[in-house]
Amino acid sequence: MQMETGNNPGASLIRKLEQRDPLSDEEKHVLANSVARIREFGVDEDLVSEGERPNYSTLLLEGFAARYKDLADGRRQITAIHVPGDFVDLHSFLLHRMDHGIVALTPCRIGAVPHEILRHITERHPHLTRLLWLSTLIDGSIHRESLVGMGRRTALGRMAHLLCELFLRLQVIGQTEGDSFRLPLTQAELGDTLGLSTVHVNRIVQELRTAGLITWRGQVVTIENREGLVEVADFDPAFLHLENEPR
Amino acid sequence: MQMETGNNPGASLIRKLEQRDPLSDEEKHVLANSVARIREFGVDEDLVSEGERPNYSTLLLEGFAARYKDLADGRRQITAIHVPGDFVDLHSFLLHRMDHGIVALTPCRIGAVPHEILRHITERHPHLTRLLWLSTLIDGSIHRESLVGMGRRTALGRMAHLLCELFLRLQVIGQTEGDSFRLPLTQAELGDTLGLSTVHVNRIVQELRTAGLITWRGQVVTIENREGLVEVADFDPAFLHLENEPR
DNA sequence: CGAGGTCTTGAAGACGATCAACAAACGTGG
DNA sequence: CCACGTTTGTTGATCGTCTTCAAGACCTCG
Repeated sequence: MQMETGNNPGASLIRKLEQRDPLSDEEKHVLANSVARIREFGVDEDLVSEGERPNYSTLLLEGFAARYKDLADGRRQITAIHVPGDFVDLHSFLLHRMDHGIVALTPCRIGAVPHEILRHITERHPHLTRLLWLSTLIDGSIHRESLVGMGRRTALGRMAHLLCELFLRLQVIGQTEGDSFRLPLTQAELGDTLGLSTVHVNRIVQELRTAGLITWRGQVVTIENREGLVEVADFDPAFLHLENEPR
Repeated sequence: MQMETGNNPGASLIRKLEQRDPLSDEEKHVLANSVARIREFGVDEDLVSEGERPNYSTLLLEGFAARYKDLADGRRQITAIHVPGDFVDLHSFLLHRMDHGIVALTPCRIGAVPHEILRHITERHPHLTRLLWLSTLIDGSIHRESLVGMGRRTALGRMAHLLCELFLRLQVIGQTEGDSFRLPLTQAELGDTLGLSTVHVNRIVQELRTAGLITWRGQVVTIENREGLVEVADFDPAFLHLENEPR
């Protein structure tokens, strides 16, 4: 279940943006040339650390990454899971200081896009600017949906919701196979994402399994009963804003 | 504890943006002229409803408003509380379809900024565009901090954190008086915000009171022990990105 | 002055955390 | 290729935070 991200480092981002609104050849060209440098990170390495003021933004080309905040007592909360094509810290372009870290959940390949180039895009390419802005707005929309889950859904609903969401997001970038996808997160990481203990994540996963909603072997999750999972999750994909429309 | 928002409808937004980066006279002029129409809403009215596709964005001029999502079973989750100067659905400019509603928590006065004008700004005023983008990024940053609270903080910590956050945000727009501010939310609304039951909100508020951290008479909250509250909240204002820097 | 909304209090129960221990899987070096 | 150590997954028991249900006090505003 490996996919070709294409030779062009910007390919996955272009694909993701074009899902929402077609790009002109010129815009594609600008994006394709925006990656100044490719870097690789190993598991548990920070792509960017809290407190940094990077002068480039990080485009995730391959692998899974997570935004997280550490608490005073050593626990942590993952606030977002990122997949290839996600511009994981585009916000540092304007926010400057990272108020959270971004860690590699699997080995990651990233493209560094200098803020200078992003600034140039905002000066010269308004439509492309709107699409990059859009991509941060979708991040925000996902945050809001997570907030609903954390505040009002049970552990079971939250887990089911996350699986539905990741399935769709991975489908967009061609990283699903039928009803299956690779989910290389440990149960501890899922707990940090959903605000649950590792033990409880384990029990919830088993509940989803015995309910016949999913199978989960190794790192491969298969959705066995889509409708059932959607119902448990109370899942509505509207928050992903997958529609293709002029922006 | 009333404040003058100035005669200019864009004044509170200009003030909020200038907090982060100075605006040119031309930019201020553009913003001041961006409000096409002023509207008033009563308590519990939707400024914007889920499912709508507004052709303008809503700038909150006066009053408190909340973004919320309703669940299938009738409960709701408030994902953000908004105060004057907040561009409450700037994201609808690019997201188009509202995937959540925005409700007036108090009587509200709003300015409607046509998407057409926002588009014009993105075409002609790159720096102003970046500042508007920034304002949505700060929304996202606040969402992430809320996520940390919902996932990992106790009810007491969450409540304390919310009070610290609102104090600072209200201070920026001149709506605090010493250590006091008006907080016109019911305990039920606070519960919907923090993911708690009304009953528990009540108990937590009393705990903060008896600990001598705050007083809360009528709708006026006074922080009696700033350090203590910050400690209980584990509060770090970095996520508000209040620094003034070139963007 | 009355009525509905808001706040407050008590009691019982549920969901998920914590603690502890063990099993299984993985990866690394010999 | 196997041995071993470490990480990840699994299970059980107990505990605590927060929910739910219920009822009464307060208060605000027509």
